[in-house]
Amino acid sequence: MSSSSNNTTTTKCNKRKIKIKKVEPNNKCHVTFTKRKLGLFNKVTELSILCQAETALILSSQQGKLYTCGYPDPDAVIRRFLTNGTQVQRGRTGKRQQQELVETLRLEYEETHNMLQQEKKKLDEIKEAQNGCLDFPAWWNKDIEKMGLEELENFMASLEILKLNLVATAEARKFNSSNVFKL
Amino acid sequence: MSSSSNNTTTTKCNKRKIKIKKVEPNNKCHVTFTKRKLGLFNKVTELSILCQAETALILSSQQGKLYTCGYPDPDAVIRRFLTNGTQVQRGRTGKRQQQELVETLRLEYEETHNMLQQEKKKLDEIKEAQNGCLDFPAWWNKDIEKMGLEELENFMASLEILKLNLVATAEARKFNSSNVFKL
DNA sequence: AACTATTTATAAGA
DNA sequence: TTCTTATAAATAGTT
Repeated sequence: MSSSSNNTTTTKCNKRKIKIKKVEPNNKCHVTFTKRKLGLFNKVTELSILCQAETALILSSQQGKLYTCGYPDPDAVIRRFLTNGTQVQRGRTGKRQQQELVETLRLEYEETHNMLQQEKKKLDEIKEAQNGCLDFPAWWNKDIEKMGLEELENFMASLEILKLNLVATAEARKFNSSNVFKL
Repeated sequence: MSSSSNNTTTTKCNKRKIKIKKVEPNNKCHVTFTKRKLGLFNKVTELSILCQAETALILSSQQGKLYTCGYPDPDAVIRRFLTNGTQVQRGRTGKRQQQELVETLRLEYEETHNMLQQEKKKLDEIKEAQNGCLDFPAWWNKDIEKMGLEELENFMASLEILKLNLVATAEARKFNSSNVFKL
């Protein structure tokens, strides 16, 4: 391991080791790659066997590491591909497909962005509703419908206490005391 | 359409046409191949873009017809595979720019997606806090501190009405009526 | 690595 | 072939 200037600085001699994580931001991506690679390998092999097709799949990871699979013989398929490469039907490879792909990505991004805006809006609304306590939030109406009787009674008892506390708080404003009721 | 001896026999002149199906036993397999081929192409491309991996997939159908796909350049991956890890040659202009574009989009999308997840999480937390009405959400404590006296009194009046409504709701459970108080 | 809630793929039928 | 749909499989997020 050559300690580069990345983030793992072992440095000098007996300094404390301040290095635990390596590629954390990238880790998620790597996990995804691993999972999907396995999934793809399975699918490719399934197709071979189900349809008597010959297959070859080559993957190069972000780090440039090569993985391959295929059935029954990926090398044979690759050789055939190299031999009569002109007659090959290409899927999703040409510029046109790539453009479509880019467009898809773009749309996805846009959609996600819009959803993000909506979520933020909702969040703000809720926060606002909580601040403006005088306008009672509509939620309790619905929640009450769902409560059982016992639950309701408990809730009402809690409310009673809440009210008492409110009174106490109001009084405290005047007398600067702090008598607070608890369950 | 050359009427071969396969199974479509138009035959003579005015005989009834007794031919509808073509390659039924094999057809299913072919349909499967077609569907799965498309599915694989999509998955392969997805993996490429999601994980910045380079991919190449070659399929040879039962009939020996070749199909290939990959991103951004299957041939390059195959070349690398053949030379077992030497540097990939990729001098084509334009592709590089497009790759950068895709990369930018991908990063943006990812970032936005992450933010979206965070917002959703926050929202869920708040909603959850609202559902658990029996555990009084901590927010009102703080909000009460900020209220003016008059505000507090209004709030308490509101609470009184809320309580009445709760009672009414509870009663309604027993008598199926719906008397609800309003401000 | 294991779990699960969701999303996605796909086989069968129209 | 394309569309639909019920079911099966993949997988993202989480633990």
